[in-house]
Amino acid sequence: MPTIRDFWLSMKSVLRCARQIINAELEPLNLTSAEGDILFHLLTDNDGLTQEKLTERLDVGKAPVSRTVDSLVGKGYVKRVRHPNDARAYRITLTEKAVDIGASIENAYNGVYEIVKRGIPEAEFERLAVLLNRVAGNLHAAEVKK
Amino acid sequence: MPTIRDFWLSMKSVLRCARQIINAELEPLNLTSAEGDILFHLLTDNDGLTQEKLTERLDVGKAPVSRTVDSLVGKGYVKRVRHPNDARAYRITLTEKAVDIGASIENAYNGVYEIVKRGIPEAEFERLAVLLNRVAGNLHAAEVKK
DNA sequence: CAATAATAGTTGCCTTAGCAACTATATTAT
DNA sequence: ATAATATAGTTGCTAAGGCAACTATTATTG
Repeated sequence: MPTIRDFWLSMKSVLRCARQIINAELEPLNLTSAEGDILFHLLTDNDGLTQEKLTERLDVGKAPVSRTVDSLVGKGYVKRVRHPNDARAYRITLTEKAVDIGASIENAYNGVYEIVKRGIPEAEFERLAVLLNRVAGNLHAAEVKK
Repeated sequence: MPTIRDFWLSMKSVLRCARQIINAELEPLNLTSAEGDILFHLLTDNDGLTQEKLTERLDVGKAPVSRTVDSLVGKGYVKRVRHPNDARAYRITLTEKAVDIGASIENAYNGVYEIVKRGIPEAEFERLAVLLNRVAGNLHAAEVKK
């Protein structure tokens, strides 16, 4: 029977290691993992996401999204354009420079995913994802109720 | 089939929510979650752990452990005593004050664990823990090899 | 035994992220 | 239409953790 300590250890370890691997892969591109996360999302959804949408999909608050987008703009990977139908919002879109390195970024993330799944049968992994989602839901419900 | 994005979302969400719940429970005791993590470990292993051991068990670097222990010493929850057999190391032990609130701390962590497992049959949860451990191992191996 | 290497901690600097307070625009209700 | 409220973002402050460089003790090895 797993203890809570073991459970946390695994959880923390997974996220930390994954981030370190991503950081190492992106370093030559002068990108951090937080920046990579955003680019990775924009690469599939590249008709332009608002920062609001990014906070949803990345499960990160709007403050860090704002700052990371700042940094990406500074590095020339992303453009902030006012949303045509809502003057409060921006549309964040990739620049040429970002599209050019798109494949490297996707490789980095997909590579980590391969490592994660290594040696785990498809069906088992699917089960894992479902259970994790359940756990996330449990905690979210508890937090809100509180 | 789960995408890497969904998988990360769940993972991040679990850790974030859990930490927020712990923070909320510990706030009345004037403790942060990082401090709580250490106290929780000392409560079961309370013949005194070195900071080195704490870094292992918490999966956190020695720098943050050093600073968090500092802070716990400052708040009077923990004592740093030189290790009798090794003048480099400390033994970190709980004070009376910490023992007094021990039950509250354990309740906080066990409560979160209850929430995590809610609605998941024992055997399933055990499976989840095993798989997570496997994933952690995969990533760790990949990181070291690199 | 002296020199080198390993271990335990500390400190400075940086990244990531949360919260709260703020601005500016949109929406809703009276 | 005006007032109240909600939404999109920004900024300041703080918590948490990583990395690298440092000190001070062991351990190892020639």
